[in-house]
Amino acid sequence: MKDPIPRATVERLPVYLRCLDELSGTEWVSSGRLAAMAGVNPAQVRKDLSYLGSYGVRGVGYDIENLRNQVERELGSCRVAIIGAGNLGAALANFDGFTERGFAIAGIFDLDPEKIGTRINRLRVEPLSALEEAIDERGVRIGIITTPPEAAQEVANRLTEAGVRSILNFAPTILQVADSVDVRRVDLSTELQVLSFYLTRS
Amino acid sequence: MKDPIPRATVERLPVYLRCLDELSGTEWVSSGRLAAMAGVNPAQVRKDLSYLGSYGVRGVGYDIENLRNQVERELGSCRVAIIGAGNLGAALANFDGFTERGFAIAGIFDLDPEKIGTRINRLRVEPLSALEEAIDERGVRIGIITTPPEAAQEVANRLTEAGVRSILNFAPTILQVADSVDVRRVDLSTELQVLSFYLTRS
DNA sequence: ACATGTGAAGCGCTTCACAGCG
DNA sequence: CGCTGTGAAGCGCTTCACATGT
Repeated sequence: MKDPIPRATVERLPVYLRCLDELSGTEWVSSGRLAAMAGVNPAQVRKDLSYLGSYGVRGVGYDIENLRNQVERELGSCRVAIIGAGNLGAALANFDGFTERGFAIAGIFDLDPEKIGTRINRLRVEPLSALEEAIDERGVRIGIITTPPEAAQEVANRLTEAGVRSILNFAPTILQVADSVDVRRVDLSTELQVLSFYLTRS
Repeated sequence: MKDPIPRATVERLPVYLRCLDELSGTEWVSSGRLAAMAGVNPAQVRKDLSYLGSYGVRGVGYDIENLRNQVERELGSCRVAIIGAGNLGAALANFDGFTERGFAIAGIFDLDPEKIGTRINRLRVEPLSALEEAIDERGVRIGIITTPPEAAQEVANRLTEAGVRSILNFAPTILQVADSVDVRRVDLSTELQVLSFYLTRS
């Protein structure tokens, strides 16, 4: 299959990667096992993995090491900048999961003079005015917005202007960006509200 | 329409609520306007809102105040507990968005003796051993896990045992729970990986 | 005139069922 | 015999197009 990988599949690949993390000691895994861990249908797993090419062995399953490499290669990785050195920005900068997945945090930026110069996980907090230069010089390709909501749109504009095409937005606001920019929103209270909805009717 | 509201619609309702937040000063909003803000199709907005009953006025649009009340009532709200008082737990406890949406943080818990007793946004960090009693006495219905990945499954077990049926999991691990428990996962590096995937092919 | 509400068509994803292969 | 790979069926969501209401 050399056709484009469905969006839904792309969103499951990181989940499979997490499951593979927890399968140390074994060499092979079947679609059934992986499906049980990820909470999906076995046929789904097989179809998803078939988009990467055919790496399974019939009658046996998938070579874990090989599979991990394939999935990681497909997802790729790159340099990111965090804008907003508040609680959430600090949490992200301290989060080892990024480095484990091959992402490098190229810088963390803030407006607050009291925060500038302090260190978070070996990174020095830099002034927001240094953002554009850093993006350019360090090859940043993804911006992570963890500012208060009032500042988020302005930061998104600056990121776009500086050539960043992918934004992960944690600020509780809806960003307006050009079509060429890919924004993923993580709204902490959105997730809570969806849980809450299903709570009242089951 | 009194049929069950589609899952996809439920996940968009919080988005519409965010958009309504930004429409102060006006009294009416059309499906077209709301759609542009939320980044979806106008027909989608109308169909979504029609599941709440018919609150639009033909030729005019939707009464913003009325619409907000309807959506909020549909989504509901309740008491939550945060388990893990690290960077991310603190960020969530400090996040005003929860209170704005009617969620009350009933407690924040940790194992670390150095953290227990400290204050985060007026909440005293409590020992993990007090979790079950607090859930029971304070009527906690949703648990938010912000522990390291190794501790997450154990915490999920204790939450389930204590009667919690909804879990928001920020720990980078896949939880195994009974079918009766609703888990939503927010994996920070998952989101980055999806962005990264589309970066390499467009 | 203008915007909602909705049957019906369109589209993509999920699941089934089984052929294919080790 | 067991598990993968995949065409085809099934299913739910999105979008269209227009009737409906003010």
